[in-house]
This record gives sequence, structure tokens and C-alpha cells, in this order.
Amino acid sequence: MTFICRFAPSPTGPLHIGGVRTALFNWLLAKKNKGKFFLRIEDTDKERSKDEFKNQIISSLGWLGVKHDDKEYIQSKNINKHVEVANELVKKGFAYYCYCTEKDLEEQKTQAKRKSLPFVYNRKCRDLKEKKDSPAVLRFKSKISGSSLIKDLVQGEMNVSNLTIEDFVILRKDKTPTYQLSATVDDHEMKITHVIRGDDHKINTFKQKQIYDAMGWKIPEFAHIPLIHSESGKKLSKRDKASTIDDYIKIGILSDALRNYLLRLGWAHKDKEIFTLDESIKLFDLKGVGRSPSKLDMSRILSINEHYIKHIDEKELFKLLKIYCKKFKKNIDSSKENILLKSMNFLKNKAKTLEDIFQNAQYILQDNIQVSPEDAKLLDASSKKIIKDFLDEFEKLSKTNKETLEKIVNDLLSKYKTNFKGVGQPLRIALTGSKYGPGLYDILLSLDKDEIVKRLKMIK
RNA sequence: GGUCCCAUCGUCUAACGGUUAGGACAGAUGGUUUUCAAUCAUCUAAUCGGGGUUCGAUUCCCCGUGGGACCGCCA
Repeated sequence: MTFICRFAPSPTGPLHIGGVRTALFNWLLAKKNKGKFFLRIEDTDKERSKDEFKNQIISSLGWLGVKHDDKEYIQSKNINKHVEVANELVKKGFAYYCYCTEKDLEEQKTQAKRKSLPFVYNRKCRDLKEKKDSPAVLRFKSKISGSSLIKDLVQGEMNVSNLTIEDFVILRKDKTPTYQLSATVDDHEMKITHVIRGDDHKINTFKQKQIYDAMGWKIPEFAHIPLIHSESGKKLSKRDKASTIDDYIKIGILSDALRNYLLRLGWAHKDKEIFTLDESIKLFDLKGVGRSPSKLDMSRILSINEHYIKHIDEKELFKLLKIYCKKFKKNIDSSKENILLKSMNFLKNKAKTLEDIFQNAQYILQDNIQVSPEDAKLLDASSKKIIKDFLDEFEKLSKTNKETLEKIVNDLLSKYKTNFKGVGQPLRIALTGSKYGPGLYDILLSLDKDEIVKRLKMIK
């Protein structure tokens, strides 16, 4: 059996992390089964659909490595077909025109509320014999007796009484198709075999199933995955903080790390936490998807990111840093590239994100060291004397390496009868502008000799 | 209000009906260290409540409670 999966977002806002995970799961299932993964842009809401969001969706998924097969499908291009199907449904007696106004519907709703009935359209126009001239929407004639059963790959058997499914609109007053129709027709046309989507779509499945049945089409397999909740415990929305991919890119999260985090959100494989791309394709399955919603946890994202920062190839990491700086900070000067690359091995040890690395590398990137007033206080007379002594010896050095540097420092330790901090701190402040930073020898060995001399001479 | 779904440490989760209920993140403590980190070791911490079924229930069933989703001419 071939697997054809899809992800079908609407370009009405930036794609958030929940959608990204849905896309990832679809993609994984397709890859695992050597099938296809399509991206379909559901832009039938002309008012709210924006090209800008379409591009954001495509680039977000691309960044994560979730690449779709073929060119993306644009739903609005297939509208004629959707309408055609709508007309066929009318012909077959599965759809009818409804002339109720918004006011009517409003009224019906308050009535229903009062009587504790479901807020569904009351099917007032369902059995209207003659056609009127006034504007109408086309509604699907839902079943009103019995119940419907859908076997869901994650939820198990879902059973719903048909009476609770309303006669939903499939064609708007302006004759344009709605989601229920378009999505169903497109899924059928694209020969989608598996639909993984958020469980907020569960009721839609029952509506769509009726269209499939009415048209005599084969219904795909469905898997409704639980939603991702924000810290507040509610369905994640585009308005939540740190909800889009861009939010994570901006703070320097690696795509592998985010992919890994998302994979483990709602899915597990034994005790395994870290999955390479290949492993996730091989190991992913719908059986491992749970049925309860999960919360976003920033500290966990950071922790996984830290893991990837420490484990990927340093050249690769440097490349990512360069891209990151160019986009969000400032271009790394080519004269600094070598020294930065050489320093990745220790810079990365103190970093959870690319932004952290950037911060830790400030002493390399900045030519003029600014000592904060607070740290400047630590540079008292004796500290300055130590710096001066160090400088004298350092300038005499013919060969700069860990041993020769250590000798200077050790001599100072005994001369001033102090501990390492007594020597290390003033030097670190003079060289980096901060009392926090990389190990002293890492700093000393990463900077050019002239630069070190220059910086130390600044301290008077 | 109606319909549906969910419930294991704070969080993500593991556990053929039989485990001292496991792992990871976070947190705490200690060791190491050159500051901040990192690292190593140790610790704290959970089966929502009540009934069944069963020799035995985190697991199956019912009720309650709590949380969530949906109820658009949005998708």
C-alpha cells in the first residue's frame, strides 16, 4: 500500500509549532512508508489568506527539513472542481439551498440555547420544495438518524450520533466552497491515504465522511492527534508567545533540536530521547502517539538544543552561527572567521543557543572592549599591577602556548601569594570586559598576541 | 448548554493485568574546576477520587471530579 500524506494549513496567520508538529508527523509517516508528502495551502478564505503567510509556512517547514513532494497545491485553484462536486451533491439529493439569514440563524441559536439543545442549524430549509430567488447557501443534507462510526488510528473508534452533526454549509452565498467541501474534494483528488491532523478536527471528520459516502468515494485513514497546549493549558494559538518557528530561530534554536523536541511531544519510543533524522523516520509510528494533550516546555527545548549544539560537527555549528548572526545580529567579519571557528570547541560548552554562543564570542567580535562600571571596580591598584606584570612577561614571550602562559600565571600566583582568581579575574576583565567568560587560557590562546597587548595596555 | 476527548512526578513521557511505578527536563545537595558554565554523584517528586471485575488494577468497566476541543457563509 502506498502512503500519501498531506499537511493542509490555511495561510491566514503564521504557522505555529502545533501545526509544524502535525506536518512533521505526516511527513514522517510518509517517509517511513516510502510514500508521498504533499503540502496544500487552503486559501479559500480570500479575505484572510495572505501570500506572506503562505511563504512563512513553506519556509518554516523547509527550515525544519519537512520538505513536501511536488509543488505545493493551492486550493483556490481547484475551486471549479469543488463547485462541480457541490452541484453533483444537489443532483443526488445530498444538498439543498438554505435561505435563512444571519438573523434567522442567530434567533435559532438563542432558541436552542434556551431549550438546552445543541447549537446546530435547525434544518428549516431542508425540505423546501421550490427554489427562491433570494440569496442562498448550499447545505449538505446530513443524516438525522443513527450514528456514525469512524476508526481513527490514534483515537480508536469514534462514535457520534448523527443528530449532533448539523447540515453544514458547503457553498457560501457567493457560491464559493467552504472548507468541508474543498478539503474533502482535494483529499480525494490528491488520493490522500492518511490524514494526520489535530483533534480539533474530529467533528469535521464526521461531516466529511458523509461527503465521501455521498460521492461514493473511498475514505482515507484518519489519525487525530491531541493538541499542544500553551503554558496556560489552552489550545496553542498564533497569538501565544514563542509559538512560531521564527520565534525559535530568532533565539538560536537548531532545526534538528526543534524537530527532535516536537517529535517527542505526544509521541514516545521507549526511553529514547534523542533521535537522529533517520532514526525518527525508522521508529515513528502512530501507535506511539498518545491521546492526551501536551504542554510546551521551553526548558526542555533549550536542553535538547544544548545537546545538539554540543554534539554536531563544529564546522557545521560555525556555519549555522554565521547564518544566525547575519540574520539576527550582524555579519561576522571575515577577519574573525578563523579565530571564531577555532574557538567553537569551548564557546559551545557554555551555550544553550546560538544566541548564547554569539554572546560568549563578544570578546572576539568586538574590537573595543568596554568594561562595565561594576567590573571596573574590581580592577583595583593591585589588580592593575598584576596586569602590568603579566603584560611585561607576555610581551617577552617568543612562543605563546598553554605551557608558557601557565608559567607566567604561576609565577604571578606565588609572587602575589594569591589564588588563581586573583590573577585570572583581572585579566579576564581586561581582555573581555566581563568577569564571566571562557577559561582564561582559552581567551589568551584565541586572541592575537597584538590584540592581547593592546587590550592589556588599555588598563591604566 | 450540547457533543466528543483526556487524566502517571512541576513538565515530556515509559510500564503483555504481576516492576521497589522507570527515564528525561526542571529543582535541591555534594564532588571537581579558573569566574560563569560544563561535568560527575546523590536526592526530592506521580498513578485525580470513589466503586466494581480479578488471586492481583497505572492498565479493564461504571460513577464523580478536574482539564480540553468543537458547536462560523474560518480553516
